[in-house]
Amino acid sequence: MVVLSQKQREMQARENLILDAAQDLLLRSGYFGLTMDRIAEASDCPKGTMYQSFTSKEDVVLALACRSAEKRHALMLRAIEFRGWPRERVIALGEAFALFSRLYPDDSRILHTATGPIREKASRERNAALARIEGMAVDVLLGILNDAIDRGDLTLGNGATIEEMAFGIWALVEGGFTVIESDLPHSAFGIANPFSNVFRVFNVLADGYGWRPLFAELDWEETLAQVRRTIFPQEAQRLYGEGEWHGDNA
Amino acid sequence: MVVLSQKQREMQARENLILDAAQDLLLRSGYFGLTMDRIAEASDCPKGTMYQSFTSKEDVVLALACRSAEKRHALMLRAIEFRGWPRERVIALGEAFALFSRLYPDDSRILHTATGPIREKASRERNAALARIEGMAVDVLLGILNDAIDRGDLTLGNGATIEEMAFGIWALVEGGFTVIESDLPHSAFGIANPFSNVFRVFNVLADGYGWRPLFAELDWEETLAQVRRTIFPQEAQRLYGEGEWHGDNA
DNA sequence: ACCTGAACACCGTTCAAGT
DNA sequence: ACCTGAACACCGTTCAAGT
Repeated sequence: MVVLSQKQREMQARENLILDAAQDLLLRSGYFGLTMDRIAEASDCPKGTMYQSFTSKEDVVLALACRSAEKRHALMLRAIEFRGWPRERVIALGEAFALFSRLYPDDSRILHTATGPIREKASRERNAALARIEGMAVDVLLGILNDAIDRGDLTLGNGATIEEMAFGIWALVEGGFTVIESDLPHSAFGIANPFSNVFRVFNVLADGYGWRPLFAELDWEETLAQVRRTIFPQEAQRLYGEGEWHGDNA
Repeated sequence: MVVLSQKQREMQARENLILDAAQDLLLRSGYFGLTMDRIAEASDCPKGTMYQSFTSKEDVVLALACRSAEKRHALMLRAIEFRGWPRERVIALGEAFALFSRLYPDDSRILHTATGPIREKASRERNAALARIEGMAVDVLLGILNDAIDRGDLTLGNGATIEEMAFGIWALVEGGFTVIESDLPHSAFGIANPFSNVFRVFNVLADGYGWRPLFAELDWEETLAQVRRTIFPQEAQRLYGEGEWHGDNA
């Protein structure tokens, strides 16, 4: 545990107040309705003082993204605690993403907002902090893949590497959820439930790599139900209600 | 061909001058260095007059994205002219993306810039225009998949649909190139050549769907070389030089 | 009726004055 | 030495004056 001085703790507390106010304003009135003046007023923090914690307005937004990314990461860390085949644990990881996206749409939106030119303007340190969290997420995935290799579930042939697989899975999930979020060509695909699509495509990909147990060798809907029951009981309850867990979402 | 009045043509010509100036400024000094004043000065267009063509600064940036997306789409349309198996034509499509990304890094950067909150502020019409271009790209992909079904190369089982496949491929490519562009976790994956990774993962996925000819049934590096030779001779020459086409990139 | 650039409103950031 | 909010600089957008 890192020991913080009285002053540092006060500063951190104020940072959180600022971020809370900023998040509220951002979600309520959009990025262009968010102003430093309004943040200052809503958080009762003097304008000038905000610049002791944040280098710019964009830095505040990226700090919000860090909080949201950490929230998502916490769900991921819970997900990989699932007891089962490594391939099942990847499914649990995907469910963490899906739950995050649907249970915390505000945080999803913030993550989506903190893209594009905004990053140019935020401080190098803040960008590094966000990159670190995303890097940890990749490490989690690499960990499961290594586990699958060690247990003999997965055998790499044809020059394939776990980095390639991690890249592919990451791209699929990231790209899939981007499409879902932006819902730009979302309708173009004529897809009813995009979440179950990521689930399905992942399974095809995993089968393509010969990752045991194959799709045909296990009841993956049951895996999903177990993940929801044992790892995310409250979240799943809140999202899907009672007894509606089957064949509905992924 | 749509007939335009003298005035409309003049207006379109001026719009292009504005966009040229804006693109130059955007690439030179970044999004936050781009100002309406500077665009006006560089394009010799009065400030007030710019607002006859564009509703806001963000609208200008999204218009730039439209031009870049059309440029990419033109490459895609050339790619699908490749004579061969549908699966080979998807490879050609991927090569179009890779060429675009590497041959026109400026346009790639613009497409990447036109994300996030910017879209909120741009006009509904401009957003629709960009969505239309992206939708056309999805249609191209769906066309190839339908072709594969018709020819019997691809048989959908287990409740799979071509929409699901298109979604998956799109997510993979979009997500993959986003990772490449943002190069945020790019290093986290420890990947030397991310382009060939998208190529490889696509092949695993296509194999997973049982899409003939399978990866083992054809020399796909040769397909890639043929695509470069017959469809993109000049572009490939410029990018890879003479005789460096093999096993290098995808 | 159309064009335009001077004026306006707004907002991010700073720093001189205050404690 | 630290804090702060008034002042500044800047920039997107508009509209009154001009043609």
